[in-house]
Amino acid sequence: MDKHFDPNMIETKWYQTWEKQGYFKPKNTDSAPYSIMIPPPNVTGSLHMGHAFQDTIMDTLIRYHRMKGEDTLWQPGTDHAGIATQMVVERQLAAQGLSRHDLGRDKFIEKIWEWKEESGGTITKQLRRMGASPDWSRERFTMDDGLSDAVKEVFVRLYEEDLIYRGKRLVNWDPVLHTAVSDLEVISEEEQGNLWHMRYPLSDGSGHLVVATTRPETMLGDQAVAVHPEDERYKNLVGKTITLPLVGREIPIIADDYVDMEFGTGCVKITPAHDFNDYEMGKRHNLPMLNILTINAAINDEAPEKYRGLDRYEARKQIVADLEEIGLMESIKPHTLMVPRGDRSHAVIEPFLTDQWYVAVESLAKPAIDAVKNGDIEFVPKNWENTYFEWMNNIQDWCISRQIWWGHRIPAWYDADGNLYVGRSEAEVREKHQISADIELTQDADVLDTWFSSALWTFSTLGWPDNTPELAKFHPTSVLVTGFDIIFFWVARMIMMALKFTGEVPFKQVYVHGLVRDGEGQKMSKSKGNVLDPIDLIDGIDLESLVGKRTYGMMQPEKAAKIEKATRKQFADGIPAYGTDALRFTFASLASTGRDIRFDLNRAEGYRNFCNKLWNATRYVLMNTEGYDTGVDESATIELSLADRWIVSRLQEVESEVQKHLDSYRFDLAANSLYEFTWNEYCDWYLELCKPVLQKDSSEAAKRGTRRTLVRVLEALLRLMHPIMPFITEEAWQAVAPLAGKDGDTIMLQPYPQTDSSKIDSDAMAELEWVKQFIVGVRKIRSEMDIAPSKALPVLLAGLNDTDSQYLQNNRLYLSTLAKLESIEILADENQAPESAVALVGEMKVLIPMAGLIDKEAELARLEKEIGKLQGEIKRLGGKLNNENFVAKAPPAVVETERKKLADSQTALSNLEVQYEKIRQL
RNA sequence: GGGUGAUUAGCUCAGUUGGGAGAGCAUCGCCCUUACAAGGCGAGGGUCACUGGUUCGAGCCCAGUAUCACCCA
Repeated sequence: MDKHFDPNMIETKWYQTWEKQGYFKPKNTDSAPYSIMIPPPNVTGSLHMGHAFQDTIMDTLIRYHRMKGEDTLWQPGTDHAGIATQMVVERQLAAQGLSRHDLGRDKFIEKIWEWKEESGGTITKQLRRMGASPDWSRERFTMDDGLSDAVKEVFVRLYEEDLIYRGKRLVNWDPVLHTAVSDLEVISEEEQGNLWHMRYPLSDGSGHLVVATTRPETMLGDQAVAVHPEDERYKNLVGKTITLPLVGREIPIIADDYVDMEFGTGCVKITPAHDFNDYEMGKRHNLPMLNILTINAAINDEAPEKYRGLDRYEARKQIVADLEEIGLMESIKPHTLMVPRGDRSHAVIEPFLTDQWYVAVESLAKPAIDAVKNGDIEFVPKNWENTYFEWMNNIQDWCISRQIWWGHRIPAWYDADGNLYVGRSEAEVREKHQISADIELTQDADVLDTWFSSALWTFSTLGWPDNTPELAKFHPTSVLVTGFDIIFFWVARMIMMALKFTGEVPFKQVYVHGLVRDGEGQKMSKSKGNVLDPIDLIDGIDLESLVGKRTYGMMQPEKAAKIEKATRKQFADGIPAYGTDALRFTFASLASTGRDIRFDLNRAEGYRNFCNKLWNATRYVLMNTEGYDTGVDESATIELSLADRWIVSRLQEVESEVQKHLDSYRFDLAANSLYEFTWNEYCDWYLELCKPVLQKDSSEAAKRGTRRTLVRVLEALLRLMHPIMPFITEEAWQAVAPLAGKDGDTIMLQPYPQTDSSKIDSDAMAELEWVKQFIVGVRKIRSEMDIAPSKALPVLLAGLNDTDSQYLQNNRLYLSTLAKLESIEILADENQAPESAVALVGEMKVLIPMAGLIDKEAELARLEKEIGKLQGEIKRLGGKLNNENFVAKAPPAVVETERKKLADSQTALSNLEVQYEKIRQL
């Protein structure tokens, strides 16, 4: 084995073996099912840090439960990401000077399929690099036939129950993509604009009203001016009319208590077809809905001729100029407003009156709320349930139609008279409605929102609407692992749909994790140029390639220079290869309960070092066990050392800790336990304690016992770590397992280690604690007194009780090796001790003669520090115990511990004080 | 405006029935000791945002304040 761990050498090899052997598939046994559906990534996308993080968690869970013997299914797949994918292909066409209309619908969709074939494998390949173990043979895509059938089925059934309807509504219109988008796909952010105050003359010539607006061009569609019914300033004007400037339309002044008297002038222009609030008010007052925009957000033919065809912003300029010219522009004031933009196109969204398809969600929402209330579904961490309830209680009907071409076409047909027929296919529609073949039917041009098909994901992937054995076994799934950002988009909708169509919840738990951000807490995005590619962290990347990647194909090329500079500064040497296991361990260790996960490369480096540590520990164990008797033959006599009994005890404890943390989704704590045990106990103490046994002439039984413990603890530890770090544990396990008497083709399918409490030896743990204290005491003196590590020291002991004597007798070998001692002598009479530095182990004194080694002043300083610490402690404890209330009211056990601590500190203090005095007098 | 979360060492973060303030990284000192210098052995470093309350006892529970972040309107 190499001196340094080289992840690249083992990852591909093991992944291919696992996949080829079919280890990822469910075993179809009678054991309890455990299933997770992957949140389907965009089929043509690539793996980002969020995916990598999420997939690490899912894979850890799956591997853990698989090892626990459950029948596990991790269902992989991708979605078709309607708008995003269509945009990519449209951009490709645009590069050739073509639009999708040049190709026509069928040809364009063909192009998208081609693109899907070309790039669709990227993300699944990357998932494999992460070590993910889903059942690839069951991979699904939302546009597959089966899933498309499920979509049609759901649509038709909802329609037949009047839960899907078609209607002309005001929607969020993306004038660039030419489609409606749902509320959730609109991002509103503060931007600088103006508040235009415009004078609207009263028709009777008796004056004018002033209305304020952030979008002057919408005045072309105004149908009223509204005031608050109790607003004394305008009360008498209600019922009169004004004449709309530039247009000439006479429109009423109405009263509505929606109007905020404080805002602007207290008069609001009402444009029902171009503002959501106005739309509601328009309905209340039966105002006409006049649409004045085209699908490009230019002015349409409903407006005066002068403005027709102008883009909305040109029209704005013109209208403002025209109003100024006729003296009707009262003022223009800078104003910060919320501007809605499409999350894909970043175009300013216009409220726009169109025919759309909706799901009436109210009746679906109720059972979905109840399922969480009554505990059928549990959010982890629990507080996300509030977010869920908040949204579900105020849920709006869901606009599911999109005016794009890529997606599930709405299964609705129209005849020449505009009659609407919904069915699973044209044939079904014809048959059901007795429409003869010579009557032409045209299918609705719209497609469904991608989330519509994603909402069916937990059951459509298992074969629904057919009653498949997989559906019976693996639905409801065990847990959904997802980010909080899609609780509304996806989680809530899945719950509604699964309850409606399977009568079951889609998952029993929802583990909500945080969002991965960069080291500064900034969201990672291409436009910020702070994106890290998980694969680059695995393989490493040189600076030039990284700069190239971050600045290539930018939407805003002007930012490239800045990004390049920042990148060169932050990654002067590029990014080293950390390997998959280290990356996964990093993700696990960052998976605490917070909402932001700052990804710090230093953490990855630390865990890369951890992998190296594990690698070298394994190397050491193998060097000392391969070719030797490791006690595989149970009949051979063995002798277990103190260290053996101790490490076995600690292993049992760690096993339960790790399981507890995995069961409660605290991957950070699980990772911590593993790190701590591996490095600080197994490596730092146990391996060191083994050395004297293996190297000195101990009995064969003792050596056998130690070798056996070495390999068995390591073997169990590898299994314990496997769910988080699959590759290195597999590689090491292959070599270690036979020595530990285990056989099997892969660590993946070995049982997960279970605590055996009969193996916890508390006497051994106490004794080893004594040994450690002894050794650490000597090391501290050595280090603080600047004594060379190579210098063997003589020590003298005084004040031993029976236990100390016993422990000493048992552990001389450990002490002299690990503390590097020349000799250990017990003083019959402490007063005979030469001037020495002292360390305390309980009440026993460990004395290191100063002669020639230790400086008097240095030792005094050291003692002073120790004494100071003890004095502080004694003061604190004394104060507490002198408080009558504490003694009277605190639990007796607590009082007792505090008393004991005080007594121990006092003993230690007086010992040190005596020692200090002695040295001072030298 | 409503809601949620955060505030603990220089940095990133743990701290789970209220009873010793911790880890990793960074810093400092010594050491190439035959698994590992991607290492070993030690050390320093915190008014737990602030104010008040409950309690024998508060980083933790309660109320309020400040700052920041996110979600919704």
